[in-house]
Amino acid sequence: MAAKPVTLRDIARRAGVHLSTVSRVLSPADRKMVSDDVADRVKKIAVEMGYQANPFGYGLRTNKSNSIGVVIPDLTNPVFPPIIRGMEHALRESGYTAILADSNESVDKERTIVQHMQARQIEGLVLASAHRADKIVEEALSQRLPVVLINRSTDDKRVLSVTSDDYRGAQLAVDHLIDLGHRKIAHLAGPKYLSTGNNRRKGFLEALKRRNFEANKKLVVICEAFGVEDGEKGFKKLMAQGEKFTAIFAANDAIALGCYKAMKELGLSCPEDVSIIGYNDMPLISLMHPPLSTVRIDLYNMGICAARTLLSIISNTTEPPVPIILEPQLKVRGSTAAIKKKPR
Amino acid sequence: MAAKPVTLRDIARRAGVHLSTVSRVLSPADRKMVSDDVADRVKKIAVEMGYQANPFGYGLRTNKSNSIGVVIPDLTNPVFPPIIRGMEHALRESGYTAILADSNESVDKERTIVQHMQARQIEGLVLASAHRADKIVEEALSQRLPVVLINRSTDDKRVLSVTSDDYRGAQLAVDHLIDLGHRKIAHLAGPKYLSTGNNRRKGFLEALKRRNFEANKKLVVICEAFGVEDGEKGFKKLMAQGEKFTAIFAANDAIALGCYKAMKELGLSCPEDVSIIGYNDMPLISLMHPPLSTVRIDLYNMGICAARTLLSIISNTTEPPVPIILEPQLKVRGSTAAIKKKPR
DNA sequence: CAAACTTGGTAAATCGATTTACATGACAAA
DNA sequence: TTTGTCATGTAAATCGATTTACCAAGTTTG
Repeated sequence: MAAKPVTLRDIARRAGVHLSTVSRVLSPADRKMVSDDVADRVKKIAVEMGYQANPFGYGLRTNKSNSIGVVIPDLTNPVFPPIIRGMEHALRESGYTAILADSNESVDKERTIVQHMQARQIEGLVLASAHRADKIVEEALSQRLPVVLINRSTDDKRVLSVTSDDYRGAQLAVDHLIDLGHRKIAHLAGPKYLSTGNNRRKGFLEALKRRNFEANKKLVVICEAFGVEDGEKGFKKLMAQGEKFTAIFAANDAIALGCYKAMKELGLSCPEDVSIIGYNDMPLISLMHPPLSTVRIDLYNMGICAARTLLSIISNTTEPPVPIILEPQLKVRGSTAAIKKKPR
Repeated sequence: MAAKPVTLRDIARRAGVHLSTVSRVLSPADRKMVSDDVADRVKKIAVEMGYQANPFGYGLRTNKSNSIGVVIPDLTNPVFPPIIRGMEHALRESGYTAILADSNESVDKERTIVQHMQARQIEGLVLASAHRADKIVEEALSQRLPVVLINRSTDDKRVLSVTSDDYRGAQLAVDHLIDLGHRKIAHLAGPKYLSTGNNRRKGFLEALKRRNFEANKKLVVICEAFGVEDGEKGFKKLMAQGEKFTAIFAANDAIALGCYKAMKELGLSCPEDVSIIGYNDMPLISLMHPPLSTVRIDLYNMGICAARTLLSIISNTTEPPVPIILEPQLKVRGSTAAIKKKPR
């Protein structure tokens, strides 16, 4: 059954015109070079025959692949799927395709991936894996490969990014905890070399100051990574210090989950003993016990914005795009409660 | 900086040989047509110049894209990311790339996606979205497009698939519940038109029979889909019937989570009032409260197997591959407990 | 010794598209 | 009448690879 694909030549033969005429009819830019009646006839035949341009021929001539690369540091982190969905949605609208890869938080692997993608002639790159100082981003830019960062940004602000307002988000979380009466608030921060980790930590400190509380440095523990086990370790470290606290702002939901796990192990309960608030509002997190209070960011929209930004750099028709900072939103659930007893 | 890419012609010029000689040196099949000393020199130059074959030229001539399509019904379902990772891993080894798309459980969207992928000259298709009677699979096969199904299979057993042994898995779950003393066991089944839903339901019935219990038909409720909300509805329906039960085998983890949600709403607790066991052992599920007992399947490995199977059809060198059925494994956690009081 | 193979390479066709250069006819202006 | 535009097409080059056809030596063989 496998009918062989229709080429421009086939259409030309059937329409009784030259192949290049067909090409013109079908490419919007050159459409006007051909009279309407011929164009209509050709178009009709093309549709009838089910013509679809061969991407190899097209790509060879134009050097356009209509595809972009997307690098995710950990696909099993539920934060990313909604972002990917959003990107896919926006890309599809423009006829672009995403080539997705999971770098497993490894810089080496990421480099390999990006090289491989470039060999595939991607027209741009979306990175959800950027460090604040990122060699790979630099390299890509020096090769004039359009790049958009997502969720995490670099210190070099010339690189376009779509992020949430991490300062603002941290402030929402802290204000919420303070309003509940908490005074000894700890922070399990993400790594300093990631913008998310760094900004939320700074936002945390600033938010305290703004409410005229001073931060207790011992209550800020920096986790090695953004995983559940990192949160677990972080919580235990916090406990081991003996410094009292009644609430925790976790740098992301996974770290918050780690706290849940550690607390269970230590026989503590949330929010009775400690209130916890996370960040991201990832899927299923509301089903945890207790349902996690968190700072929500619109992940799907983040994906859409990133894709659109990248496409706009690639097409280069509109004015140069600007970084996008999405507004986070407080999501109060069951893991944060008004302080009851005196701090442990 | 953007140095323009090296072509065969560039290498040929530098090596003082003809371009086609270079092509031969670089393609393993024709390598032997060239003397060793010339080959070595050419290879060295190719490496020095950082040659990477242009996929458009290659594809145009050979009709090979080195890419396959992967369709997922719902990327935000944590079951899929590990599978995707596994596939990616296996594909990378062979220089293949996955083009991923999320069909959102919509057949129409899936059709569009597959067409789009075919226009991109994919060499094969992995579908995680197959129905037991699946038009799209049929169409693909009639066009001689290699297809491998994952997780779900079709009734047409000529289609290759990588699945878990759903019968066996159901039996593991049921045996576990029976061993805990449960006699009134309900099943929240998945849709009949999906192999997973159907086989697990049949496995459930058979497992009961094997232990000489007869199934109470009212205790088998078929959910509309595999989502959390479907499980929630299913549980409520079960309760509304008034028929007593002390345990539930949920057709997947999401449905089990739906039960958690409904039970919380109704003021019931697990496992005290009802034991629940799920299926899949998806990421994070062990962190739920209580940690969900479930039937574990090796998702990562499933991805690897699917990719390898597809590649082997595509290369067509080895003997034709066979369907793979992975052995599931019982994972006992906190959501199942020995029966205590008399059934409600 | 000449015919027939091997060996190791070159030349050119090909894949399917875009795009530059050119040809033709119609019509207007000089 | 001649020249110049304009409108519409055609012809051919090109992108980067693979692959078929061929060629020139050198080696074997009848």
